[in-house]
Amino acid sequence: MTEEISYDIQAIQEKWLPIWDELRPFASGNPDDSRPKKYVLDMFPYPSGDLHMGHAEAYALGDVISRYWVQKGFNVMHPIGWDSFGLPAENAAIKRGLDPKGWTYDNIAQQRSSMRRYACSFDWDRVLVTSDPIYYRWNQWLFLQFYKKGLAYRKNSNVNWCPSCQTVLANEQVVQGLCERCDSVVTKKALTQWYFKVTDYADRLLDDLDTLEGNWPSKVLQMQRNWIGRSQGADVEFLIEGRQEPVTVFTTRPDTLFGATFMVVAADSSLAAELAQKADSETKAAFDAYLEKVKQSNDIERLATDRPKTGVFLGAYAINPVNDERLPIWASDYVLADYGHGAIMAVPAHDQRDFDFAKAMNLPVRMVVDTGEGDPAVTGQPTTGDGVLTNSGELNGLHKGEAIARMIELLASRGKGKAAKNFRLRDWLISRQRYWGTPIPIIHCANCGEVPVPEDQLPIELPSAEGLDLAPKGKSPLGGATDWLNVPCPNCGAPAQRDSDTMDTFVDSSWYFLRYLSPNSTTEAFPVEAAKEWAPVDQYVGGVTHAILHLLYARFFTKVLHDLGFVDFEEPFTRLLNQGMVLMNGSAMSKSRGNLVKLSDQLDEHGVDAIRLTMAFAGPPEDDIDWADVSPAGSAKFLARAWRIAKDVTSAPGVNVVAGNAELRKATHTFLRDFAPSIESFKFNVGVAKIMELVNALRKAIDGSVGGADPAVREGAEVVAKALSLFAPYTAEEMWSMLGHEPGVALAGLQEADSSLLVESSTVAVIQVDGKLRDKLEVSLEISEDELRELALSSENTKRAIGDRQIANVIVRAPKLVNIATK
RNA sequence: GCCCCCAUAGCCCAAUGGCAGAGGCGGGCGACUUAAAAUCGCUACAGUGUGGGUUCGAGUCCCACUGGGGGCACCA
Repeated sequence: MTEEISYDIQAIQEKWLPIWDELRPFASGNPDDSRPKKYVLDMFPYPSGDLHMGHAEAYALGDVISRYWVQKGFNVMHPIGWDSFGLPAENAAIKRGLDPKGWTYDNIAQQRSSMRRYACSFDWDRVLVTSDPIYYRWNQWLFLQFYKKGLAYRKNSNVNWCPSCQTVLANEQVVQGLCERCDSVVTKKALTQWYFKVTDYADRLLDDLDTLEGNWPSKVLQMQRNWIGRSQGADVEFLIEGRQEPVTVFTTRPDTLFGATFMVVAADSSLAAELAQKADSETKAAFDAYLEKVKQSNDIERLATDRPKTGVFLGAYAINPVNDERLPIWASDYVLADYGHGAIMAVPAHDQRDFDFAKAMNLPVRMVVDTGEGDPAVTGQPTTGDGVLTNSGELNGLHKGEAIARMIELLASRGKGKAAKNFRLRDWLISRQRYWGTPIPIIHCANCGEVPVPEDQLPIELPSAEGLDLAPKGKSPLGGATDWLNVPCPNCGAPAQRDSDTMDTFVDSSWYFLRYLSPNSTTEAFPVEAAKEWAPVDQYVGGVTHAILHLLYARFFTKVLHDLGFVDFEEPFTRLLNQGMVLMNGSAMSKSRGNLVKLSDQLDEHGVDAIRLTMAFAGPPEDDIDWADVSPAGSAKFLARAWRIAKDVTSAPGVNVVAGNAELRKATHTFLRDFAPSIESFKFNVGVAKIMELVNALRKAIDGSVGGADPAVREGAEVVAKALSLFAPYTAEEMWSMLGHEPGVALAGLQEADSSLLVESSTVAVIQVDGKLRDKLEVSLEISEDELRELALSSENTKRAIGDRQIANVIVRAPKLVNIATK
């Protein structure tokens, strides 16, 4: 009496985990390893709790890619770490009354254990945690390199301020005028803050996107281009009556200079304040009142596009450099202080905003480009398109493009202007007034000013949180750690203070992919020689949420490191895959929405493999997965079906497959031909479907006349086990073992298709009449066009379809198709 | 307002310009069973959002529209 064994995924999981721990199939650091190198990287998680469904998708897909290249015979580096500094840790710690450190490291331990259970193919010798001093020490070192190069600097300016988080935000962290983290309305505050000079790299960050075309999602490239936002135009100098220095304005339309009828300066700019200062007391009072109102308005109000134009006349005049006209100077909040020069020439006839302002303030509108749509002064519609210059002196008769070039020449020859470009991108504000981050390695000395901490004194470790008030109050909590704060100046020895701000956590993630090369090194940030071998990252996998911020900053760091001679490449991530989100019933999962699906529950219920398989099979990886639409139970059912195939194989390992059933062998080798391309083009769902197809064929063969003893059945079952190991490592390993092999199906390799098995002797030709299918004919592969044409025209079905119509044309694509077009 | 992406069966999704269906979910029928579950087998269901165009031939290319999603948004 034989006992029927059934598929028990939980037992299989328990069985293989310790064996894999021993086997370490994904270790990449052996110096004798002669396999070609490949670097596959998953975006590292934030340790905010245990892994969730989103992680499960991301790591399932990253694992398919990583395991695929291992199977292909590559030495794949697939490391993992934790992006463990940042506000959420701090806020959670404050809320629970815990040290952010304890909270963070508990979560890391939890996630690490979950990743092991989830069978992520990580190289556990390459692990980093950004809140470890051994890591953030190199943030500080990099900061000092940037500082030496003039790429890290401090300035006082109006910064984005989150009144709830009580910290400054980078432009990139302000979404629709709201704080990215807490959705509070962001306000402005004048503060002295540290910046990285990312604008120095704006051109390269934009232009080099072209080199990623085809390897990054076009959506991400577009978002990056959009964000950098380069505008080409000209800087034009205007003299100001009663002022020594001319004022420069940036314009993309120098061709319309003759149509300028006023000038506008940003209300919150120093120029506006200066001009108001010189004006009569009434004007000054009006300006002060206006400025007060502007300062009180927040980003939400500023961003409203249908907002009426407001402003005050400053009592001053600018002189148009091409016709010496006097242009009244106004202050308004529709001009931004930190873009261009904070001042514009207003051409209401050809700019909607200037037109709206002119209308509101009753200022003149003068058409200088005739677009054929009528005079804006009459129609009330500014015209922004191409046309012929008019009212523009020597530019008259030229088209827009010619006129722009001509005007730039003209201005340049008179020393009144030059071609110029501007970027939407601003410098990266990196200071944060929070505790849980990398301390900025600068000491402020009354005598010496800013003094960089000598490199041999790094790291500047965070003081213990004990006794510090971490609650946000607008000043860094580190300022309260007086023992830590007060140090002698490294230069002169006088009493001095450490900088008490910490770095934006995006600094941590801007170079971590290099740190994996030597995550525990105490002598260097990363090994320059090893970076030449492994980097850049061949395949990066992560969420589209990081399409702008993280990727832009990592690209910036890479270019700086390139210029400093540390790396020999300029782009960090050669290929990028953005996976979608996991939704539930159409929306993002959240506790408050009540649609949270717990990953651990899913794993308990269906098993790791079924969840991983479901993630891969749900659809194209970049699409969102609605968990309500997919069937982890179905995946589990399929895995059991695959498992039973292995159980039903009765031939011995190593049996000669050549004698096996030809039809089944053909199915197996067709699979081998088609599987790899679907994985390499990220069509994981299609790859899984093909495995299902092969399993179906095997089932049919075993239950039918072929039988489980046929060598072709073994061949097919082994191929299934190996292919399935990308998606369902436990089931695959169990199958591999049942098939009589030693553990390590992940390293077994997937053979190439035997093309001799795929040769067809005949094929089915499709006969169409006027594009519609009318007949199918079995024909030889070598059939000539003429033969096939004859066969098609003599077919009864074809004749019937043609009826009494006349044949106009016969298209023959031997041996596959004939299309008969009738009149 | 500007830019980008998407639309195939009840549902999730396949389909080098050449037979609309690979795979799955759900449904129906059958085999096995005393019965059920599990398993195995069979099966129905759309002419590809709408309207034009290019082509011998369009789900696929082009144009417009509708619907959905995303990015940017007073950036001169």
